[in-house]
Amino acid sequence: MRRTDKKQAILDTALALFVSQGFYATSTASIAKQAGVANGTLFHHFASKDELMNHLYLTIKQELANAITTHAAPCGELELDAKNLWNAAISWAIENPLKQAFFQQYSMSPSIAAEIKQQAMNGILGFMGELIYRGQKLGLLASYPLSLMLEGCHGQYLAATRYFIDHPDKWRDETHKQASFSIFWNAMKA
Amino acid sequence: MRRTDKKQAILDTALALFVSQGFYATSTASIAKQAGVANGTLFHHFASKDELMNHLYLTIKQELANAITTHAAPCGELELDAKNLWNAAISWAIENPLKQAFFQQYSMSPSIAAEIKQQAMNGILGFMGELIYRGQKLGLLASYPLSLMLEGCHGQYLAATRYFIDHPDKWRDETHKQASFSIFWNAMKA
Amino acid sequence: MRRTDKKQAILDTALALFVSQGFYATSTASIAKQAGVANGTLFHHFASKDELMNHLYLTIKQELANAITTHAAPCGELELDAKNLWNAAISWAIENPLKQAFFQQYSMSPSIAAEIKQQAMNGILGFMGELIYRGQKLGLLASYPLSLMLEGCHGQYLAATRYFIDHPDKWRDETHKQASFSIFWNAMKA
Amino acid sequence: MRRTDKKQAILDTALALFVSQGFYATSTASIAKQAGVANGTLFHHFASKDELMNHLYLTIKQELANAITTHAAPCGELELDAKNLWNAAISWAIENPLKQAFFQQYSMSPSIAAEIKQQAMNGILGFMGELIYRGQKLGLLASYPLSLMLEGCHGQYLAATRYFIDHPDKWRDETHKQASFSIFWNAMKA
DNA sequence: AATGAATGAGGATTCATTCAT
DNA sequence: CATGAATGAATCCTCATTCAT
Repeated sequence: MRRTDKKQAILDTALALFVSQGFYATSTASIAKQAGVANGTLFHHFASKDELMNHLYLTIKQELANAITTHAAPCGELELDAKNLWNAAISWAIENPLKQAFFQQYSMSPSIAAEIKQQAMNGILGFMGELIYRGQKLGLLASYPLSLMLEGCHGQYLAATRYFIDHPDKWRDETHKQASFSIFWNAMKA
Repeated sequence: MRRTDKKQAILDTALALFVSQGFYATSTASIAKQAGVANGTLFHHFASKDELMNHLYLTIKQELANAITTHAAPCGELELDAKNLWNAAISWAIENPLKQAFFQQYSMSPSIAAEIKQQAMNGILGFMGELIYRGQKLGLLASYPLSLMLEGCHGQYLAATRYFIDHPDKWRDETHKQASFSIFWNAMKA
Repeated sequence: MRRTDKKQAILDTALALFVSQGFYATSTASIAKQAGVANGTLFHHFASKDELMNHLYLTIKQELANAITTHAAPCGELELDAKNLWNAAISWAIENPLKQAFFQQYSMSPSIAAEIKQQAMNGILGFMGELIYRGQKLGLLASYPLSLMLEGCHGQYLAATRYFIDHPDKWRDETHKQASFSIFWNAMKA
Repeated sequence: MRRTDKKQAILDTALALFVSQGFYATSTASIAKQAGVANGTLFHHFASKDELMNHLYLTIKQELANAITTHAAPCGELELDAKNLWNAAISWAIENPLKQAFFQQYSMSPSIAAEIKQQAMNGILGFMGELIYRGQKLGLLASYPLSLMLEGCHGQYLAATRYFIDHPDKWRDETHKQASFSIFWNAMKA
């Protein structure tokens, strides 16, 4: 087993257990045991259980950001850009149900410090803010306060993924796919 | 101090602490202490910490439901009904920021058993489900799957209250008030 | 077993174990076990291992102070007062070898916070300082700085008790008793 | 960096940390880190944390012995010999406050095995024992038991250095210097 | 109903030490 | 010589819950 493998094993196991049992119901000992490493090894790589959680959160948010920027290169046409972005984000969630469930549970939970969430928000949803700003400049999107709209987007995203995770087959149905985007888009349209 | 006063003190304190520190970070001992009662008294009124939490959750959800039915009697005109419902719900949230924050945190958290959440959900979203169903029948609302739309509504509601709690003065501004409803309504419009 | 008995059992056991094994080598679990109480009971009475230690230190220092003030009422004649004080202090140490050993080990150790030591020093050795001050005023004691002389007294006391604990029979021998006082007194004499 | 440099860095750092934080509160990891060496390097040079401590103790005691024999060659006149010895010992302590503090803390502590302390004690107090023996033979010193007097000397030494470390300027003041010796000497005088 | 001392299982974290590189 | 990842036993402390008063 290579060295980075142990760290990764800890992260993978922690993700699975945090999602299935919750942060507080998951002991660091159980993570270590299921990851096949010694108890102390977890603390060799992460200073505390909280730091492990934060690392997980930031890493996964970054993964989502990468998935989006990779699969949804902006073409300039606003609504198309938004749709590609939306589809990429939801696709990622469906392909990574564990990570999606992780966000679902911890996006609003106090298990992750507010500053960590803020940090992720700014870094990741940066392009979303930009897209909205552009849309408002062009008069295509409603001129509501930016942070209200961002909160709305985030909420819509969580709601939509919750739905599609519960009904995975619907995502392959073009009608439903389109429906979810329409709800998202109409909410913001001018 | 009347006998129900102690029970109420426990509930009030628990609400405040659960919101500010989280469920797991709040010990029953700290609730008792801050409520000014003995350690064991808490367990006279509630069989367990979980039961206290559930009681809190159901009680508060009921309060919200009451606030809505009181202030938003349906008149038949769909959009007006929806707007009244929306305003009543958000007003309640702003007048009860602690309880609103409580929902924000615990609506998706594993600290409350799924069945309890389901139970509460049905009571509140009953209104909404009915309204959507009616709107679809009339061709005023988009014919997306009901549960997708309900998820969307819930997400919008949480997002909007999050925003107005952070910017309480905006709720007194008719423009922003209208904006939040438009986002909500346009998302569903046919 | 009465309630205060458990707290006392913990204190007694802690004293014995701290002396025989040292502070760090003594686990809170072993104290609880040997005291016949549950693990958590220790922390019900003392917030932490450190607080237990401090409580022990201050309590015992107070006991010594009580023993001295009880058995050595000042008569006004300086050297006689000093001798009575010295004898009372050493007698106490010999009658309480465990507590004496405790001071021997922890008077200079970092296991007890400096402020706690200071607090004890001021409260307990107060009358010693007064006696020295009086002696200097009368021209009977050397006019060295007070804190130098107090340090000296403390050192002499620890040294003498160390000797008499190792040779308990010598304390009953009037010659040695007198000798120890002479060393102590001559050191300070004008 | 020469090879002995790392060993020395470890010793220097250990001394500083043991004094400022205590033996048990200082982890081997923190020593290594602050010394700028790897975790395992410490254990290349010292088989265990205890061995490192013993090494430190014996080395420093030897240094003190060397300082005394170098600066205080006996001339035959008893009081002068004693004064030279006293001055040399205190001077060394003042010039090496860290090492002095180290003795202060660990001379009585269980962190160092009794046999190690005994071993060191003999080396240093050998001078003193001889001097006292000689003084008693000549009738210049009181005929108290030797070990009582040695304990007294040790106590005086620790007390005096404690004082002068806290008030370093006083050591340059001839009056105080003389005072400290007088306390020491009068205690033993016939 | 109210109390608060007592419980003991459980959990996060530390740390001296080892060993393969 | 030097490294630093890995270990796992040991430890302090927390906390929901019970029960005699």
